[in-house]
Amino acid sequence: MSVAVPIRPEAEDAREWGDLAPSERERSLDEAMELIHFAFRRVVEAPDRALAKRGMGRLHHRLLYVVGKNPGIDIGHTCELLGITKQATHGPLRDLLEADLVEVVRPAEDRRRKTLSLTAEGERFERHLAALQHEVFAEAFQRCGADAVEGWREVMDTLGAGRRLRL
Amino acid sequence: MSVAVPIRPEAEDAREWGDLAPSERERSLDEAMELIHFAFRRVVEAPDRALAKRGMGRLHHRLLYVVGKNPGIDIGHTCELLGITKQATHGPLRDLLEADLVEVVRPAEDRRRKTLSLTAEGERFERHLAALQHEVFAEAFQRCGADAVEGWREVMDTLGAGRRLRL
DNA sequence: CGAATTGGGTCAACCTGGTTGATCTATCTG
DNA sequence: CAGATAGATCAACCAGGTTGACCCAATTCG
Repeated sequence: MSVAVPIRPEAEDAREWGDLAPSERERSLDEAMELIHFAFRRVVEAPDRALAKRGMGRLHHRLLYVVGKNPGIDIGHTCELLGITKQATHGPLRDLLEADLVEVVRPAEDRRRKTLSLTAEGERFERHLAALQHEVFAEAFQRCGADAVEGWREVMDTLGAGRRLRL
Repeated sequence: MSVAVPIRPEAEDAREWGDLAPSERERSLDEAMELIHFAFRRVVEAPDRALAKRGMGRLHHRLLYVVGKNPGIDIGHTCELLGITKQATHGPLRDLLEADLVEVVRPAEDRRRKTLSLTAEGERFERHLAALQHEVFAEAFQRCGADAVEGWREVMDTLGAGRRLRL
């Protein structure tokens, strides 16, 4: 079961996004801004509450995330990935160490460095936070279907210019 | 020029989003989080720089935006839409008044209230900031095509649960 | 070997974008 | 007139940053 669909439709059926009337286009772009704003807020809502219960904030979460994705990363690279200074990282990192969510080891090859990884408990907590966000995404993805999700992903990746939180 | 494309493929070809293997699914959802994070950052980057030149921040922008979209809105409703207290609004709002970007009028019907609207200059500045964001969106939208954009919009709207910045 | 560099820790001062809470004024409404 | 409402303002506090300076230990380079 299939149907003929024009590839790269030109002329009448086109209606590529850029073909909107100027005012319609403006509205559409303003709306895009709101969409991304509220979607982002909604997605960080639940983890924020879970973190607050432990007296932690979003930065702790970001640390757990990049350390989880890059086990053995050192402190300098962590700051680099997060795009913040070592002074800003220091406090939250200390909290995570004290809470036994992150482990640090001085590698024998270069004992100036400190490499970070999640403890079992840290892994558990990180997965819990992730699950809270995943719920929101998963529900939306389910509702919208695979095609919409593929489009979403493509646009988001283009918007973010392919940046990632891995080394 | 056209190609045969399956319509609502069922069974083998289905691959609805939920059908991914568990680990693949986790990765995919983590990735979604990064996508939205970096996309959001990229989109506010240019306006942030433009605002900084005037000694202003994101809150000034948000104020300009909601006042622009809701001319004649009063201060209380503005706080409500922004989801912040009047104390937080006060400073930036004063900056905007002093910079002659926002106008205030005490309406005759209820002279306790203060209704806000953009001056010509404020409108100009707001449109300038919007244009900076629009560039990013417009380029991505152009690159991804109308179908992807439609999917993007659908997913974003579902994620944000339909919230909007209008009264 | 000694000197420079690198990774990291820490202190201080400062900023934005918020918060809660209290108090004050003017104005409107019952 | 009494009470509610819209707003302004003061104070103290917090998170999540910043820049800059300085120190230490370990490594690397000439």
